[in-house]
Amino acid sequence: MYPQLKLDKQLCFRLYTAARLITASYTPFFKKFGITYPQYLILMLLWEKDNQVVGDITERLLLETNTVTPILQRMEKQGLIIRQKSKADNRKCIVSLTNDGKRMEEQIKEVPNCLAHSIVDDGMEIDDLKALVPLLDKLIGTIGKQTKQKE
Amino acid sequence: MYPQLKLDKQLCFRLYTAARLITASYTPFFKKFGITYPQYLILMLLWEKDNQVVGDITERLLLETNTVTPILQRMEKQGLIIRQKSKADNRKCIVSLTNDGKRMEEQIKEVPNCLAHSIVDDGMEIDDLKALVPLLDKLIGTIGKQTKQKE
DNA sequence: CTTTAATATATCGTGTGCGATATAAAAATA
DNA sequence: TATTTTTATATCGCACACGATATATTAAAG
Repeated sequence: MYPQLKLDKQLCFRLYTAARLITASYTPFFKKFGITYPQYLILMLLWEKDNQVVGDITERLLLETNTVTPILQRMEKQGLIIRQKSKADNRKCIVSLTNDGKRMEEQIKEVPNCLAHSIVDDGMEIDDLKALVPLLDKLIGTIGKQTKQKE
Repeated sequence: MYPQLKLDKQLCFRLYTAARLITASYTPFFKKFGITYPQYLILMLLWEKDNQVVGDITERLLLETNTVTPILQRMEKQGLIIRQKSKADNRKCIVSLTNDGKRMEEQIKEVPNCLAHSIVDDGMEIDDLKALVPLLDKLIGTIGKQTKQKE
């Protein structure tokens, strides 16, 4: 009836599906490390810069503590990170890599390139992948701006 | 260390974030109807064509029954749909809209346009939104192909 | 200095996603 | 027809997302 209610018209459904499928394509690579995609995101942040507080992580990932804290707890239980209260400000919680967490970087570093290649091999053109980046950044920036306005 | 492990380099993180943020921007509109985004997707399919079997829905949404069945059970409990076994093939489960489910179409039809306008108003250009569609379709098609190969 | 407000993180409940497995019915095969 | 295989859906367990709320600590105001 209403064309705007057709699934095939919806940008949102495409984003939802693309995100699910590409995350799923990471999963087999992570399986032998016993980590998940969101855990991988946090590890990447810590490989970039160790000893970050929870707030730094939630800010970069655009997630709330009610999502990140439980993930950090699982990662701590697995021995990938440790969490300790900041002495300067006892409210803050500093997240640090363990040696196990540090070692994983070396083993995982080829995964993103490997996946990109397999997508290109299966027919997606590199230029199209590259074209997505600024468009998604613009979209994320715009919606992020809306979210902040409402606060 | 490894540039491919920087968060800012990753297409996947952008898709993950964009999907989350845009879905979140739908949520306030759905709140007064008591539905969620995935439930909205299923309603759209049924508004397009009523009385579909579970398999039709999983195929269109690229989801498995282990995700869709619980959603359908919740929707049935809320009185939006009913589920009944097919007499022709007793394995199949036919999903049909209730009158409440049908009535919701009229009330929700403006939501997608409304959201698109608000994103454009906040600085995202229509051409950029339109440009995303074929790129995402290509990506989804490519990754979907990979997924099928492994079966 | 005490009270109040703001900040940082954690907890709880609900609804997905998804791997693994189970169940039941229909189709294919022996 | 009896047996095996395939198909369609459901169940179970775990890990997110996220709204709502709680707790503890620091900063600001009176």
